[in-house]
Amino acid sequence: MELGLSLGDSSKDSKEFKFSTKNSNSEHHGTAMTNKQDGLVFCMALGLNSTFGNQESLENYNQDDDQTLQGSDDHQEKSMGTPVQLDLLPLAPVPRHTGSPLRVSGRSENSSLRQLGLLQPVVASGSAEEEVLSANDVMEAERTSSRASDEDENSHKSGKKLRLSKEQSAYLEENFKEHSTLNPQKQKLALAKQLNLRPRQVEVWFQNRRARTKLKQTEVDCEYLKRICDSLTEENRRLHKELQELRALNSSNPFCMQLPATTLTMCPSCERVAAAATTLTTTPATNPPISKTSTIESTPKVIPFPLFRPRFYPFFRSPSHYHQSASS
DNA sequence: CACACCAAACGCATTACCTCA
DNA sequence: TGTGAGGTAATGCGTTTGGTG
Repeated sequence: MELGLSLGDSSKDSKEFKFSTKNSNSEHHGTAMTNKQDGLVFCMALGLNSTFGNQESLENYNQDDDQTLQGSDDHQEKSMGTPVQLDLLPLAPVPRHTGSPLRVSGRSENSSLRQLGLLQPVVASGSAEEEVLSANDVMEAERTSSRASDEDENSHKSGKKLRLSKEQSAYLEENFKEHSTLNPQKQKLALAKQLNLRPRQVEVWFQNRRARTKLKQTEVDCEYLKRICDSLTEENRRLHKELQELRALNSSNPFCMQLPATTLTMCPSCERVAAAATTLTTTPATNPPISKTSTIESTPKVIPFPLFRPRFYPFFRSPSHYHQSASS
């Protein structure tokens, strides 16, 4: 199974890697894609009876992306145990930091006042810039802000919206690649200073950027789930057909279902010995694989789809083939 | 140590404006 | 030239988190 997904403009700076790894027990195919422009890493693997935690899969990433992957260690670890991983990661999140600031004017305080109707909503001029700064930073930021907004001021006052220049956006994007969250105050102030923006604008830009990332991720997830759903529907249809086959076989030749388990062979498609055929006829898709040395479990667990997905699917033969050959 | 309070930062929904087909 | 769609800066509000008394 191979999925093709695209995110953004694949013609620019984005890389797509298809990977296929094998070991003695399993085989994995998948796609890993990076988009350096967006600072996003999109990893996806569809395991055939395996998990994506497999390092081999990751090794096909370009070295350049190492940092990216390292940055998302947490996320990967979380996904290790799951058969399907679908990541769109804006690099390492910075833990929240609360400084010990000199408070200039608190946002929530103003919000409260606004709620109480004691303060007019902040106009877009940013006059009520709420930041927490060192004394020097405050002055510097204000100088910068006033400089920055000299020409913007009029447009803000007239209700016009500031459009960030390409250079400003690109620089913010660069920083977003490194950290999707602002290192409070320092980074925000530095960026604001360098870009001639108000700190609040930098903060808002990062918030909106995170929101866009999340939205894209959601879209990708939806697309992927849709495909999984289609695949499951198809699988379900196939299994129903098999079930009918087996029932027909069972009714026409009940003898073959009564053989001792020791004489039966393993069905490679579903990894159940033919002795389990009686169970198979009732719940073919939900029984867990039975190890070659284990006994048949009395209470089968339901295994999530990709874990239970039969191996060697493309070479699948009807279980009846194996069940019949077991009797010969 | 538990608790309440506060400030900062964040997420999310929404609005408002701009650009472009 | 008018218009609708899409993008995005900005706002408002609720929640979370960490510091402090």
